[in-house]
Amino acid sequence: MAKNPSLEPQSLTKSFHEALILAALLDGPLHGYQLALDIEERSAGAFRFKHGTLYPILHKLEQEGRIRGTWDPGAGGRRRKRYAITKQGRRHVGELRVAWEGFCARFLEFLGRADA
Amino acid sequence: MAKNPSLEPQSLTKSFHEALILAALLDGPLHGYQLALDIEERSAGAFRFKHGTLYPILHKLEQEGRIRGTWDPGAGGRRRKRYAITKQGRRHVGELRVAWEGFCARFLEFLGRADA
DNA sequence: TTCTATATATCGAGATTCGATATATAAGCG
DNA sequence: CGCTTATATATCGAATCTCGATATATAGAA
Repeated sequence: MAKNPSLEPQSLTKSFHEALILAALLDGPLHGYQLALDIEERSAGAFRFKHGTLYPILHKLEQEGRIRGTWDPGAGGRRRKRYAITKQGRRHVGELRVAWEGFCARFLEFLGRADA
Repeated sequence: MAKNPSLEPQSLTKSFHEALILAALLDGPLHGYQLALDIEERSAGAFRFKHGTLYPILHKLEQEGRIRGTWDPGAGGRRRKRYAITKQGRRHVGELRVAWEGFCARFLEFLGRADA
């Protein structure tokens, strides 16, 4: 019943990371390593993922049903896991965007009015 | 030489909390308890401080010279510590605002273009 | 063959948030 | 006066999270 989705302070970074991953996957499936490169490139280097951070989050998102991972039957070769966003993940990233839009607007207003 | 101040992901919440406190003090000194009420009121309840979070941050900001705390010689009564923002703190909150403006713009754009 | 890039995974140190707890005074109320 | 609530500050510990380091393994380039 959360009519006005809000960000919990304690999880700002976590929510930021999740939104980044889910948003990147909206354009189509990617595997982890590629996803990190993609996010870095699309943000012109502003947003970067350490892989020690990335993989655990990927696993958690998969557990929660927001993404679905399938191992590439890649020519008997190097194993790669392809992650696709689920319907539930799509809904979630929409909620995250609304929450972040609200947060940013309110926070910047709070910071701005002080010396305006 | 950070020409383009950026937010470290690991400290999004920390930076958020610091900015909130420093911005609130730009209007004049407050003591801790009042500060928490003030921030909650000014943000219409959107931003709230748990005092288990507030006081340690206040101490750290004081150590770093961003705020100055002086004990109220309050009529022999209940001890209250009055916090005032320093020149360094003023500079810092300015930097934080620039960093957050950049972060919000880039992040919302990243989230937005996906389904646009 | 040797080195680098691709690709995934996990551990542990360090940091951070926050609920709980403690202490103490002021104020309101019957 | 005694009781309760609000004001006011402080710290501890559990739980969580990030990230550097480390491990493993293959593909491709030099």
